Amino acid sequence: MNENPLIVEDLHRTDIFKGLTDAQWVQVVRNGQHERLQPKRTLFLQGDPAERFYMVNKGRLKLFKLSEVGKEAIIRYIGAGEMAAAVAVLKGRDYPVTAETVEETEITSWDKPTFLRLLHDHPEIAVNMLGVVLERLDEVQQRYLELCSEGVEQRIARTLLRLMQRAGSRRADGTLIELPLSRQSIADYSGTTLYTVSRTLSSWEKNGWVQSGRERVLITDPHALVKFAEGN
Amino acid sequence: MNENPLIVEDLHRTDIFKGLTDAQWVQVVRNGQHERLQPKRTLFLQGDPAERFYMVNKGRLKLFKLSEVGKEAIIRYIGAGEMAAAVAVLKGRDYPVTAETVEETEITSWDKPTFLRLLHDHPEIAVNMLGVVLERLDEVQQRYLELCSEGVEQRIARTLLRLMQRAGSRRADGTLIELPLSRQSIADYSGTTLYTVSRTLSSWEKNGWVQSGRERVLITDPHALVKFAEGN
DNA sequence: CGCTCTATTGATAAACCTCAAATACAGTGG
DNA sequence: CCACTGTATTTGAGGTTTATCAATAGAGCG
Repeated sequence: MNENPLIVEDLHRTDIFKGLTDAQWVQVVRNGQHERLQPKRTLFLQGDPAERFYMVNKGRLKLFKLSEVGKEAIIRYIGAGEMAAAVAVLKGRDYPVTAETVEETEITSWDKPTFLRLLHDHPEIAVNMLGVVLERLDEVQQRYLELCSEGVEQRIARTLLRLMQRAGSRRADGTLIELPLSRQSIADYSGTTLYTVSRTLSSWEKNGWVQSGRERVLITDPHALVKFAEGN
Repeated sequence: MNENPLIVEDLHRTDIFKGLTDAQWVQVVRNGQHERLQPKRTLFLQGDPAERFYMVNKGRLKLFKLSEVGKEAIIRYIGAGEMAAAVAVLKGRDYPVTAETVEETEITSWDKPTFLRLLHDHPEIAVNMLGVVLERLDEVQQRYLELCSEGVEQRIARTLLRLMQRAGSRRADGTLIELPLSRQSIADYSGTTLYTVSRTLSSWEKNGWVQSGRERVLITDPHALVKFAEGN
């Protein structure tokens, strides 16, 4: 599986490894380990010692944190070309989040010493990673502000718009979020409960803004949602 | 002011520039611009185009975001050796936060092309910055979780403990947070209102956990606060 | 067709915010 | 040293938002 040329090609377009020559790139991939995972598989668990650095090749991971009392906060969904577990590997910590596949997912991973060596041999990787991490920081800070200052329904609107942007596919009747997306997941992403999400979606369905079903959301009027998210 | 050896020495101990030789370091500092700012001075404003990359040499900056409706969310306080505006400079964006001094503060700053050149000439800076940013990301994610899953009083306790760790100085009667710290600021850091903070501090004062006054908090029983923060 | 997981909806309660008014505190200038 | 002024803080009352609990309905799967 290591020699699969399709994988190499896909990965080469990622932000993290851009700037490497083809030869360097092949070398990097040879050092990694490739795996295909079924949906709902846990990749690593918050609190476990960090063993590997991960990159998604295909599919999608859910990164979330669990509180003491069992409440889940979804940090982000990551897709092809995105990385996970950087802080753990680089700062020698336990994994600060849990990673779980939401669909069939192909990943590449490197063990700690290997990845550190790659980073040392190819300093541009660090610069690339810095850019990615800075953007993530910015996004989390933005969501932190929203959580502080906005009402629940507004946050749910923003959640749907974010997921639409990251995992939406255009249809005749709107944009479908291509993830198995329960009310509970939307709640965990928005900082609320599944009940409130359910009520809100019901109401929006009456307005003709969305159409939703079991683990499925179709956004039929994104413009209305945007207007709502930006304060009615 | 550029040649002030004290400044050079202070900066040399920072995470960001560690690993540079003395000669390289002097070169880096020569490229920067040094300033001393009075309290409550705005350094840059959320939404402004990014002009410079900043590092605190002495004193402290408050980084916060403002919502549409004027609510303030404090992202962090940064002190000596810490940086600000990285995402803006590296990703060519507007400043995503506002930075304001909370006391008399000395800063060093570099304009965009200069800093990018430094980064190119000294790849270890990128690795160092990556480590710093990853830790910040981790912290914001943790606070995001807390905001989702914990009650207000618990979050206020965590806020005081964080500020104590970052800006506390030991006294005979406890640990004083050495910042002009209003109820409003504590609220902006905890994601609540000044009224709730006031009531909470009053109650803790009765318990003998803290002593507080105008823009001033002294923590007399940190252990009790920790126990409370971790769920009563 | 029955089992399990997800979603809906109503009723209730709790947590927390908002508003208002009073009080305390730190400077400042006489 | 004291009155004065502008903030910061305290505290109460009341209201809103949103969580919680309970019960029912629907969807997908074997």
